[in-house]
Amino acid sequence: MGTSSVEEACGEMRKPAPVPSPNPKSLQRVGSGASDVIDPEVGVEAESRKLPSSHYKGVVPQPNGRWGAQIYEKHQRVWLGTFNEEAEAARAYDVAVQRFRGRDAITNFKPLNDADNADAAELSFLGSHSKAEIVDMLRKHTYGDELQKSRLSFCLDGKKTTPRSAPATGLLVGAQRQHLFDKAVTPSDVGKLNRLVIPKQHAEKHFPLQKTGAAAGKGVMLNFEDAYGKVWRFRYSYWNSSQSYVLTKGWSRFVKEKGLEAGDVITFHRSTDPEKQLFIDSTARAGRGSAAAPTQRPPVQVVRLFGFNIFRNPAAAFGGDGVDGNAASCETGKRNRDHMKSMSSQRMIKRHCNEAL
DNA sequence: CTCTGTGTTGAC
DNA sequence: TCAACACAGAGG
Repeated sequence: MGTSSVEEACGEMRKPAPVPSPNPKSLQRVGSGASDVIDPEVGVEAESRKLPSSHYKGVVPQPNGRWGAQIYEKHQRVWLGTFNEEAEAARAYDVAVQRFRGRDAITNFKPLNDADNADAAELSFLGSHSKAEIVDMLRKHTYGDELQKSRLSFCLDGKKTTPRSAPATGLLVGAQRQHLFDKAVTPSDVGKLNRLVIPKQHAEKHFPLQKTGAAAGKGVMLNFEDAYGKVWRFRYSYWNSSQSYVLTKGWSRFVKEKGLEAGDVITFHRSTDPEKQLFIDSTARAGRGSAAAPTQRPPVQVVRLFGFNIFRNPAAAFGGDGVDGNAASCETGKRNRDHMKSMSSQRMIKRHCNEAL
């Protein structure tokens, strides 16, 4: 167990992501109607009705404390949905803006970089879906799941056709994940104990932790990336009192943000590349219509590639004009609630999948 | 009833 | 293009 995978896995996390600051832009208080001031000191809506403005681009406050995301195109607003977390809305905007305006678009967080395997895969994913489809996924909070599914497809396909054919240029095959194990959370896992018990069998197999030594009692901090690319940091340790392996610090936040309930399933993965990055995803228990933890069908076996391969994917794929054809369902002018389903998935990939084959 | 997200305005 | 604000009306 030496050189535990744990150590390696948490040695560093790529995707430090959050680089919010960029748009200080000073919280301006302009706009129509109402005109008054908020105390810049406290920056709070001093119990009055002034909504707190967001520091993120494309994010607007909602009366109930939630956050809306929107992007403009052709003089019209395209609503990207509402979110509990401000940063979540900001990420939705980032996804949209990169799909709508290409990779040079200004984002709230770290933009997708095709030099990064995972990002390249996501860029390809974006490029293979219409704007309307991406918007739909964002609004329904299924973007992360769809992206994950596309990666899974790629992963399986990759195995079939032998994993070679890539290392050469150092691209490709970075998004492959190895499934470690699942756990259906118990009431106590999502309760006030603020901890997730990792079944000993899995803990010792995948997250070996030396019970003796410095890091013994305090455990270690592990970084996990969720389907949306958000990095979660948890303390992982062994509780002698209950002789259990647990994720403690950071866990309650995950439970809250994902809206986890007893019965929901947590899935752990690890990338197969040398980085051995860890991933964590949640799946709502069947029969639950949570918005926070979108459902993801377990019985997905059909390995259907979207019709594109994930290799290098230079810009050009999408970037403003040319592509799209989403018009139909994206206008915000009228009641566009019913439809949004008849999106002819025009795949226009093709052109950027060769070179490696 | 709650609350999304559209209508609309004015600043940039 | 963009966010601020008001509030129709969609959805539970």
